Amino acid sequence: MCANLMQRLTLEKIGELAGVSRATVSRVINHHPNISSEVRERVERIIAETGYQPNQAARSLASNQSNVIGLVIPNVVQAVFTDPYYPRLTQGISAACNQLDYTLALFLFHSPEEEQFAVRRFSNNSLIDGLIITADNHINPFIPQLVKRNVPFVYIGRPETTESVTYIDVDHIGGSYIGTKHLIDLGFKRIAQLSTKHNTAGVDRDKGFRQAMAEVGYAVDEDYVVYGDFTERSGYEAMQHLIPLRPDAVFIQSDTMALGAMRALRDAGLSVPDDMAIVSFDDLPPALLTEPHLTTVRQPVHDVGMLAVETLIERCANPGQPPKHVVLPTELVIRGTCGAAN
Amino acid sequence: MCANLMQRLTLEKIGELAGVSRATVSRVINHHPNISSEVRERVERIIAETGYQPNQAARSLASNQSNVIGLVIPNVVQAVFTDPYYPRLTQGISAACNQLDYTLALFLFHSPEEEQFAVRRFSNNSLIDGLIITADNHINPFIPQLVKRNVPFVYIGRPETTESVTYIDVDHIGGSYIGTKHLIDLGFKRIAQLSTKHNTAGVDRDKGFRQAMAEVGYAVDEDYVVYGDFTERSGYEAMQHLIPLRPDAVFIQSDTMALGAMRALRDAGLSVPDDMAIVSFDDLPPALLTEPHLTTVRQPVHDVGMLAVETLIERCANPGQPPKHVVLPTELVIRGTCGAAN
DNA sequence: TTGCTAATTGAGAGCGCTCTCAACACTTTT
DNA sequence: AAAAGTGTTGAGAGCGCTCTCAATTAGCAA
Repeated sequence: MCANLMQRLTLEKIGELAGVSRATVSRVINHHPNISSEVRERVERIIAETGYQPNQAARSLASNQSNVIGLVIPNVVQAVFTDPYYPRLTQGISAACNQLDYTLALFLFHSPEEEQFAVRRFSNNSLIDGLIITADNHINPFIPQLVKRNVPFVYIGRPETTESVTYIDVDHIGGSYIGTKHLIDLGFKRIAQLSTKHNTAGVDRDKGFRQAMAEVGYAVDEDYVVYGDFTERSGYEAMQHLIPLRPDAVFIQSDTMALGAMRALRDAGLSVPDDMAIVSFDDLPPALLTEPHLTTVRQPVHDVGMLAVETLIERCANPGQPPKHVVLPTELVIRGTCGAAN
Repeated sequence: MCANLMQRLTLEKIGELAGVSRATVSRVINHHPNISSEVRERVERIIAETGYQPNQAARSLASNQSNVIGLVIPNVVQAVFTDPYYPRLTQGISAACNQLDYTLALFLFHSPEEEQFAVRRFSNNSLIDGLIITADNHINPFIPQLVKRNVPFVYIGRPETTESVTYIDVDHIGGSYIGTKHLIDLGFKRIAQLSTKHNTAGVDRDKGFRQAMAEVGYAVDEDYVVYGDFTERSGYEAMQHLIPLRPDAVFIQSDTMALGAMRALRDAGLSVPDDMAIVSFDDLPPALLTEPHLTTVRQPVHDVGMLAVETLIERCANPGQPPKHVVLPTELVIRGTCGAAN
């Protein structure tokens, strides 16, 4: 029997074939209790034989839930290409969706107009049960609008106003604290930082760096703090500014920027860690692309994604709940660039 | 009026407010002809004032079309992280979806079981109108199953069996031909290749290289052909094998591998293009990360994504159509690594 | 005026599912 | 043996939309 000639299967038809009512088939599919095992098996057999798949649209309409969640990534143009962070995050989110039998809708926005247009579609629409938002920087009007329109969402990172927003973040402050502390403990004195001002993660990492420095009474010379924007190129350029000052170590806020920084050092004929030690942040694949490999603060990007999905689904099920804030710990991964191996 | 207290808006209610029937409101929303402009304006005003959004689930159920398309990326684990190709492609696809008012569902699979499980959900499901498939390598059982289950799809790349499959591909053969030809024209004699066997793109690029070489009567010494797997690391290692043979130029099948290859050359104290000229393939962001920048064959990844969406939507509208095959042209981008600038 | 066509609108029947409610068949309790 | 409880099933009313079909009105020629 050819698929295209085959008439569409419905609950009704499956019921007919199994000699039960539509309602009973529905119960079997949704794993309701109180079905005689005899009937359950019969129905399940028919379903398996026919390859029946319930119609999602009808399900959504009747139950007012779609089992689809959206992932929103604004300002892609910059971010997605320069850093392996987003692919990694997306993978974690996707894995959790597959596991929990949810479908992932991806929304990449390239302009404020697209954002504006999309936000309307998210409400009262029944396409999307909820959203995972990754807004890499500062205030965007998205969040308040979602709150107003009552769209359940989980924010990845630390939002401007933490009240009333559920978010999953990584302990950036603690992470850069242990990264910097590691350099201090190794005896380095003139410790620079390759920082960024582009998002709250950057701001927090800066804070952790200063905390560690302050704790041991090292003054932070602002000339020793240079800024990039998470790209390889910006790391390269920032390091070029740093080289003449001859710090003996530098804490770099991302692996990708560390890649660029090491390129600059190599071009200047300097060796890592002998001429300058490096600790960076992320532990994404690029960390293994340098020689020696990067000593870096691992952030659990994959776990953040998984957790975001789980949290979102939970919130969709219990809309009344107070906002939840999760901050995941980081971990120092010691490799070659800090000189600790010597 | 608070959003959560606000009663759900329906066509019926909008009709009531505008003093027309549900059917008329539906007509206005779907831009049917034969609506008096007076009624149209009145209805549109009410819709704008109330912020009404049609319920997608009900729409899908009634019209049997969801305006959602799926993007399938198997074997993510490897591919997504090592190459900026997928993010770029995804961006193109997303842009087209936004423009055409479609929603993009992302399916990343990590295991054959997940694939198998998902393929069932795609059929007779009404969640997905059609699929864009990126299968980076060889035969997978996915395609025949989709054909059998009558799910409209567009394949990105060149599938094993081109019959009955609509695909969008890039002219890999022609691209590597012009890339190689460029090296030949510049007078290089001992031209090596950093190739891959991982997918049809690799096989095709290999073919183009050999075509160009054969055309001018250069024999291809198989020692001069080394293989990688599209990763930076594999480019590094492959180049290490090549260096002792001292070719004067090398055609490299991807920018990412070229990145690794240039790292190997630098570590060996060799300079590009003086000691070895390089032409690569892709023209993705990494092409500008090397010094000098990569001379490379640009493939229109973004356009492939856009075109895939348009083609898919067209096929969904006309299911009877014969399969369509599109092969997009490439373009040589001359920068520093080929030595042509000197 | 009458008759005809064309434009505009409404009524109503689904789309395939979920979920409540009632019915029925058994047990168990009194 | 009657009453009450428990487990299992079916009937039927929606969910909010689309789309066909018929009704109404308007426009125009005869």
